[in-house]
Amino acid sequence: MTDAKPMRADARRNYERLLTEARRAFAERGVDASLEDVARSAGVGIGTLYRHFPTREDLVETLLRERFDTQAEKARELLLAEDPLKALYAWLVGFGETSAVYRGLTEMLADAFDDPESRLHASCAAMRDAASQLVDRAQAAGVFRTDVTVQELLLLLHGASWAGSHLPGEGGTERLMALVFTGLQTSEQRGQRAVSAPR
Amino acid sequence: MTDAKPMRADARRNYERLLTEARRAFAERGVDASLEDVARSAGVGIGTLYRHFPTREDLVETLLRERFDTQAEKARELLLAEDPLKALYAWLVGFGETSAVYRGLTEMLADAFDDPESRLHASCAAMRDAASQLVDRAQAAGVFRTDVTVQELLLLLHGASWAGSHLPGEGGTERLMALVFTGLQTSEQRGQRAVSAPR
DNA sequence: TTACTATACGGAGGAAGCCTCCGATTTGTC
DNA sequence: GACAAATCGGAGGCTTCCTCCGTATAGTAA
Repeated sequence: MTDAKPMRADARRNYERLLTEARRAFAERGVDASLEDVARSAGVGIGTLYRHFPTREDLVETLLRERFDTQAEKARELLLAEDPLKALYAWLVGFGETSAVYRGLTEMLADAFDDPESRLHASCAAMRDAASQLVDRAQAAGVFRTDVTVQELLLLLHGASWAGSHLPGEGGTERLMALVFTGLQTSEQRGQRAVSAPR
Repeated sequence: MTDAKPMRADARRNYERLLTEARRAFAERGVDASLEDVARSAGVGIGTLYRHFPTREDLVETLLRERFDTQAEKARELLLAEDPLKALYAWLVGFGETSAVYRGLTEMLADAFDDPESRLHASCAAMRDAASQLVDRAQAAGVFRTDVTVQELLLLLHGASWAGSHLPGEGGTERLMALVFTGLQTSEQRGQRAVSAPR
């Protein structure tokens, strides 16, 4: 919890530059972008990059941290929303967007889920825990299939988000996520389209 | 269509060895496995590998070709089955298995779908065409959502297959695929579980 | 068998990326 | 202004990618 000592001025400056360039590189090239390239663009030696971010995942995690925290916060808020089904879906949409920011991220996150050593693992677990209460509530309300675990749900929508990003044109992700989500509602609910109808 | 000249004996031998080792390497390490390593294991120079398979996709495509053909054939057979819904699902299960043989293949296939230049593109297109009639039939029978395109369906189940492979334990893929598929049936059909009930 | 040529082999080599290590530099402080 | 701790940066060892071309070999015809 303690943030240790404050960074030296040059360290802080380089840290920021690296994050900026990494964000750009990952957006353009996906999470497999060259780290040497990131360091170069940031006008910094490769050694400096590795000191600040010992692994690629450290870098990714730092970039996503804010989004992850936002998602966790959002889950807490949505727990107070009146419609459990809409609440869950609203949260999942945000989740899907986060999981699709960088090409290749989906795979990386899924791997992190299984690997407790991964720097991303804690964030993923936090995400799952944040979601679980929303899922529980929807299931308790009888509007969502009860034979689906949180992990399955997240992985599945993650997959739908990934699939959507490979569809030509815009809105593929939202569409496929809605399709899957609708299919996971209990039968009685389906006709009532709690989710904005796809297409 | 013509197979050109027969290969020279040594060429044929190396070709086979390369395929064998590639199959093993891709199974162990995923489609990103080192090609140098494949050549080494096959007891062949790296130049030989590249002559037979100019790109990684050429190699993957050759390995999958048989499965793809099998799937296309299966589609033709299933067109004669009496239950359109079960037929479609049966086909998709096979499709899911194929899309999950090697780690990382899902991404590669999805990219190939968008890229007409890719060696895998033709195979993917053939797959889609093979599936389309099965989908049409199920939709015409009123048991499957009509607002879903073949491409969306394939990509989505591809994603479900991918998601399932990241689930701990066995049977994740079948389970998630069944979950998605069930959700895409028309409401009337859902209660009747045309698909073996997940879990 | 021998000789010849189209075919195929194989690895050197340049480019790039990964990551580590440690001498050189800079910052903050007294 | 001087000193120690913190930080920098890139050389270097390793791996992989892919190309190019001199060398080796299979198949064939005499």
